[in-house]
Amino acid sequence: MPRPSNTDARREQIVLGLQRVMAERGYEKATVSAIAQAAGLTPGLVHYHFKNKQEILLELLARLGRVWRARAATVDEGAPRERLEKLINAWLARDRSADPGAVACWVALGAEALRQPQVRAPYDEVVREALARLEEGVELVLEAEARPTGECRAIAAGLMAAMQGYLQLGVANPDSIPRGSAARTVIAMAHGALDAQVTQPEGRSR
Amino acid sequence: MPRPSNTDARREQIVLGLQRVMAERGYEKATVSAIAQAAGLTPGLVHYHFKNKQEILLELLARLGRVWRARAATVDEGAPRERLEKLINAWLARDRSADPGAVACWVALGAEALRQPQVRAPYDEVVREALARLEEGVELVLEAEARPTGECRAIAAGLMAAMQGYLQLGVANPDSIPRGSAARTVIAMAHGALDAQVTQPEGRSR
Amino acid sequence: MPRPSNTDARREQIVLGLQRVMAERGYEKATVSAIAQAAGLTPGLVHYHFKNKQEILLELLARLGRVWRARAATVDEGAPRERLEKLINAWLARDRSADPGAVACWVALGAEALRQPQVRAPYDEVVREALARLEEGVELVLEAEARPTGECRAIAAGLMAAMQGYLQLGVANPDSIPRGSAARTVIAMAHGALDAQVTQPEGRSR
Amino acid sequence: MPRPSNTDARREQIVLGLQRVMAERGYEKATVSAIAQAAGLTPGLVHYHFKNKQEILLELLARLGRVWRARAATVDEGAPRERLEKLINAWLARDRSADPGAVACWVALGAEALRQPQVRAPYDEVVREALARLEEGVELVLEAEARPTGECRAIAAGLMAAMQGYLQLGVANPDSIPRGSAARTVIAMAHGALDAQVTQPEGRSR
DNA sequence: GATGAATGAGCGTTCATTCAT
DNA sequence: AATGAATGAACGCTCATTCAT
Repeated sequence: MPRPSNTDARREQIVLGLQRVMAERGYEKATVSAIAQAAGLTPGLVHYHFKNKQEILLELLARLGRVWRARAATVDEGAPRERLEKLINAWLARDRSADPGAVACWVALGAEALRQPQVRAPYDEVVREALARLEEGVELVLEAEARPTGECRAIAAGLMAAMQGYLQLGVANPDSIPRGSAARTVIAMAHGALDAQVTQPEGRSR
Repeated sequence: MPRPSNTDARREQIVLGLQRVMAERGYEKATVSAIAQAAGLTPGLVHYHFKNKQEILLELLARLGRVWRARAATVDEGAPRERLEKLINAWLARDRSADPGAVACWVALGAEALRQPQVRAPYDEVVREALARLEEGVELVLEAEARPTGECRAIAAGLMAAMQGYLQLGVANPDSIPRGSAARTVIAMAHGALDAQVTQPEGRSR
Repeated sequence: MPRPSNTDARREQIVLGLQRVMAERGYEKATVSAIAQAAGLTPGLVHYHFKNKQEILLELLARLGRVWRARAATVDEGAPRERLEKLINAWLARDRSADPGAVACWVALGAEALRQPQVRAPYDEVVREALARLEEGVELVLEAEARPTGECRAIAAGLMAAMQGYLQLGVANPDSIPRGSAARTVIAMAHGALDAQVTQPEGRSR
Repeated sequence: MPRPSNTDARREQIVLGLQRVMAERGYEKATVSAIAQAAGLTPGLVHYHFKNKQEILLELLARLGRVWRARAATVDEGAPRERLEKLINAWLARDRSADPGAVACWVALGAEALRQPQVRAPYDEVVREALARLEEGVELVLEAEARPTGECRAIAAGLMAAMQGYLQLGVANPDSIPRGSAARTVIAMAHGALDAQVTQPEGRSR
């Protein structure tokens, strides 16, 4: 007559505990005790449900990946430029489900991915996937408008960089961003970069 | 006949030690021992020259700030759009003096600034200064071309975000950025955002 | 089915460990390692049960305070002079429960109280309480014998000083005190000081 | 052509530096740096003039011993009871040469003597000498008054204890001592204890 | 499943002491 | 005589992890 397993619920609790603590202290200072406390549990129990601290981080990363993916999945119709705009909005919209903590966490995760190879791999995976969707969106526009597509990877990377940069800037220096301008500005920059793709004999494509 | 002071040289050594270690392990894992070892010194000596670990970080931050500032200071002539391009190049050029480590460090510092108020203040100062120069550059262009300047802060923030994002992306996922495309793409996005500033009765200024 | 808590017992163990070590080395040299070893525990565990080293000291101080208080509480009957004698005996009797270590510790605590405000407060509290009881005892005698009570605070302070001094002398130079003479001598001095309180026109009350 | 030696002056400076620092921090926290700073010197120089930290302490102790001895030496005339009073005054007078720091230092030294055998020996020596003079003074009184001298060692110890206790109480709880009452009260207690020495068949000598 | 006591490695920091100059 | 850089051994403390209950 074993107790009914509640592992899934507990793991969820713990992951959210890490998210909360990590958002305000970073990963290194998110002690197992603090995570447990934020989750309303005890430290020992954390290690009953997770092999170690890193595993919690990996699950949090997977979770955030799923969130971004779900958002991006809603973007699948409309005119090419419109779709690209929606994709950008999906990353930068501060209005929706996004805990404020989730964004801070994502930024912190970026820093952590630099150091821990095991974190880096899945983090890269999310970034790569986002990049791929952006590139696809960019390519679609360029093809639809009969423009050269040679820069489409570079443009996608530029948009990704701008979005990641906005997330970080928003966490670190929120005052520096005029309210509500983030998505709008990235979209403006996107259009500008797309419009610059014209077939030129002398071939200068900025 | 005292031994001649070598404090300045030692402090420099130690700061560079932190830069090296921090670039590959992050601040938390850059133990004083590791810093000392990287500098070819003993841990005790590190604390002889610095009050504590954070003070080394602050000196490193000040150092990086000086580097960016020096680069930006070289940009002071040319046509408005050209000056803005140079400003962007000053942040993103990977070719010059920039240790590879310095960029990784700057990214890690951004994460650290989120947690330590004493780091945040000078970090913000550098970012604010860069933003101010960008805004000034953007405004100059818009005025020279008789365009509305209402979005110039938003555009500056967008460029800053893109540049910071490129630094991070470059450290974390270098393969995702087509070689040499970073500055070029930000410049393209900048021109696009600038060109979008037109006086329109129906007023859509992206 | 958690493991039953043994915190109280462990804290007791640790406090006694400090008492033992401190009695022979003083507080500064009572390292957490040494305390743990004296208690048969590991250093980590000490910090599991106490926030820091000072907290152990405070608990030890509270403990000693309780001991003195309990001793003094037994003195509550008899003729006034007799009660005062008993009070003195309560401080100076070496025969009873007093670990030899407890006295040495009390002396060391006196030195520590001078430097650490957080120790000073509760230490002073114990001293003040003892002084109050002495003063009360002295006043009772003087009133019962229709003597002037103006000097009763001074006499109480003198007795307190003598008792504290005996404790210290006993720890530092035990040979200088004829065996068993401490309480007896303080009592003799008390009687002398009390007898000196007489109403005199020319009013010199030594 | 060596530099003229200034060792004696320097040692004096350093010892006084220790006295100042020790009075307010205790011996353990009187770092060599702090001592040097208080003396207006550098840490290295301290070790040039003293083999180690303990040696400074020993010299300070010797110094204080000389001060007490000098004071006691002035007491050499008058009636027996008067001489005893003067002896007590020599220890407790707060008015004269006594730095406030010297008393605090003496108290701290008492604590240190408990732990360091090398300090204990000379400390004991001072205490023993003071005791001897007190005993001599007490004996003189008792003999002059044809009282039994059996208790003279105990009385001397009692006076010593009271005086030491007053010093400590004065440093730790100055408010508990009515202003100016210390010497007066010890003198009263002394007279009381002396008066109690009477030849009694039933032999109760308190 | 759950608790919290227990461990041990490692951290930042302090400091008496030494030594080249 | 004097300086202050340099060392190395400790110290108090933190924390991920283990484990008996």
